[in-house]
Amino acid sequence: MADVNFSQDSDEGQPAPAMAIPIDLIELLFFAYRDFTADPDAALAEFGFGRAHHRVLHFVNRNPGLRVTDLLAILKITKQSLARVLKQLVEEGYILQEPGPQDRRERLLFATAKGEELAARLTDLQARRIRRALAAMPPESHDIARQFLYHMIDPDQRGDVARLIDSQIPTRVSP
Amino acid sequence: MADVNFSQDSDEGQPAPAMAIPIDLIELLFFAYRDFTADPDAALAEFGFGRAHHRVLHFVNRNPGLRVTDLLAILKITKQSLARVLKQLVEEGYILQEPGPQDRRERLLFATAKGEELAARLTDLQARRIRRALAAMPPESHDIARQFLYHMIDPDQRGDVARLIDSQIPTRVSP
DNA sequence: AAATTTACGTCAGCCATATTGACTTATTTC
DNA sequence: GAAATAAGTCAATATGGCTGACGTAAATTT
Repeated sequence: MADVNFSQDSDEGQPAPAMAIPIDLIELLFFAYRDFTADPDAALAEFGFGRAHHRVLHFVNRNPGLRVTDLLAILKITKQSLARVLKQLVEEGYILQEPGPQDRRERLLFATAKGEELAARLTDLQARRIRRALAAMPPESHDIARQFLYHMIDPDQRGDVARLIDSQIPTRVSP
Repeated sequence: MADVNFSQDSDEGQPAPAMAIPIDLIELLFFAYRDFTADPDAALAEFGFGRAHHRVLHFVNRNPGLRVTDLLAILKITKQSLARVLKQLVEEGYILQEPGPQDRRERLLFATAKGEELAARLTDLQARRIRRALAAMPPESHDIARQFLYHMIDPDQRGDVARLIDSQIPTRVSP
């Protein structure tokens, strides 16, 4: 990765442009996400897992050594909600926990080989869909799509997300 | 609307391009959608409604006279799941049902003034976010973002979605 | 005219994912 | 030693999905 290159990171304080209501994008975002999640959902069902498991496994796999706190900040769910799903992934051998070497209160999370394999399979499903979409469009589209989605994120969250996607370990998400 | 102009509608049968795994877009889609839904979710909580109510109200408001069957095809949920939220929206005066003039088995759905008002408020929240994102980008971005999201949709669903977004009433979604 | 199909609604029960609030343990920091 | 932090846990609850079965009215087909 490392070429994330998000331009124009501050778009606050600009006068609201006179622009028609982008109903098309509102609705397309719904439909795109509906179908984007459908493929992995179907695959996960074979394992008795759901979308919540996918999200946890994905981010742990992408960011080995992630802490529980970081995961909570990424997913924006409560500790109790995460607990059940994470416990299942650990019990079934998809994720490993080990105490932090500096701070032994921490339980760093790692995907096992089995976890990596499942994560790769799910990522592949979503990657195929994205590649197919980009293949039907001009070459600069990847970059514009990336910028658009990036700017859809809450301004105060963008830094964390950019750092996460740039994905050097260890990943710490600011509190 | 009416200028939807989705180019290159068939992207099947092309050789899979040798493209790196677009992890950035996979993750950005998650974060963008996470924050995109957060604003309306917060507003809906005041009314005791959830995301499911939002979706129903949105599409009924945008497509007056929508049938229950159409809504099921759009949302891809079961009749029983829809029933609960729809019933609440009707009981609390956000949506009206009336029998179809041609086919009296149908119960056509309409947003009431109260429903229109809430839908407009929620749409505004999402529109603001999208406008802010587009404002930080080159002018052709709207079109590219639209095309990207459109091509993320299942190929066999795109026709229905294009028709829906073009939004002439009455809207019939193919079975 | 009868049979079938369609549109819609509903009952009952279940599951997954999320919530709040309270409390515990281990460890680090002040 | 006290306070803060990281993580885990118990209990109760809400929401939004699901399956399966069944009923009713109206339209369509035979």
